[in-house]
Amino acid sequence: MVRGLRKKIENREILSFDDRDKKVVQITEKDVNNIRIERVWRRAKNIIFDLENDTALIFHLKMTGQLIWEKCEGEGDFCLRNRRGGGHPDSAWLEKLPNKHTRAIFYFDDESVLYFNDIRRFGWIKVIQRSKIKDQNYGPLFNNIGVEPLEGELTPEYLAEMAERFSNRKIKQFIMDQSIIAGVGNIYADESLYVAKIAPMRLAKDIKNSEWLKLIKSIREVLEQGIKYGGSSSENFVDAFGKQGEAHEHLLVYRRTGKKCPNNCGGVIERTVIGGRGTHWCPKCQK
DNA sequence: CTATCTGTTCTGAC
DNA sequence: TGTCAGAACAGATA
Repeated sequence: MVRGLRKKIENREILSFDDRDKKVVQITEKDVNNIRIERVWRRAKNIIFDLENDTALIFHLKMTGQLIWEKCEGEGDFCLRNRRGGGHPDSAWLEKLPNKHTRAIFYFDDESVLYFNDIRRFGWIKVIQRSKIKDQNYGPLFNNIGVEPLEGELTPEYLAEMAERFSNRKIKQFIMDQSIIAGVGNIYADESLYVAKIAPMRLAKDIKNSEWLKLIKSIREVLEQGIKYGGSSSENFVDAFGKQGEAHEHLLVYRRTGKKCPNNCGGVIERTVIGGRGTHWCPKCQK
């Protein structure tokens, strides 16, 4: 999402802004009007727009948030072809915006528009002082966020050490803890444990060094896959005018309860609950 | 109709 | 300090 948005809105000036939900939208017009976006980036699941002054906008999409950018260019007001963005994959991508779940709208100086939609209203937009997030751990706002999985900081040694500290944790809860690894959510936790052939209810402290190595590789693999099919495919998703064909088509175990294990091990995908979250796995090949 | 689920994370009680 | 249930909220599905 960030990679796609960056190309479209970096260096654009925000001309005006609509607030459609005071709970979700915790910024005002004067935080954004007539201010240029300098940089679009991400830390864990926070999306950050650095503005040209000393502030930044922080977005969190939680479960059902979406950021959809569009530019109509003379196509009238029903212009689905030129959309970018990401988040919750529902029919809003194929429909006219704004809709009833649109919580904020940004209007840019090139006549493009950015919609922040969120069905459940868990998501939010805040403004902060940039100087507070510049330093080491990106400041107090992000001070409890762990290592980025796609960077070198994620090592078997680091994970083994953390696993000692949280000795009661199951491996699935462990890799989903944002203060340990940043950005692995419920889907990619199930997927990466499946690829690494590790049962989700195992205790983190019992994971062996060779398994940590495999798990790190698997986490990176499923995230890259998600970026490939989910991140950039919101464009395809819209262009195709069909509802299918996104990252979820490539999932191996998530929400595939009762289906044959794609490994052809003869096992059947089971669902259980770990840490309050639905967990999908193959009891035959995940040990 | 009821019950259960959800691409998340914070809080307060123990 | 670590763990756990519950909460915030709206809708889809069985």
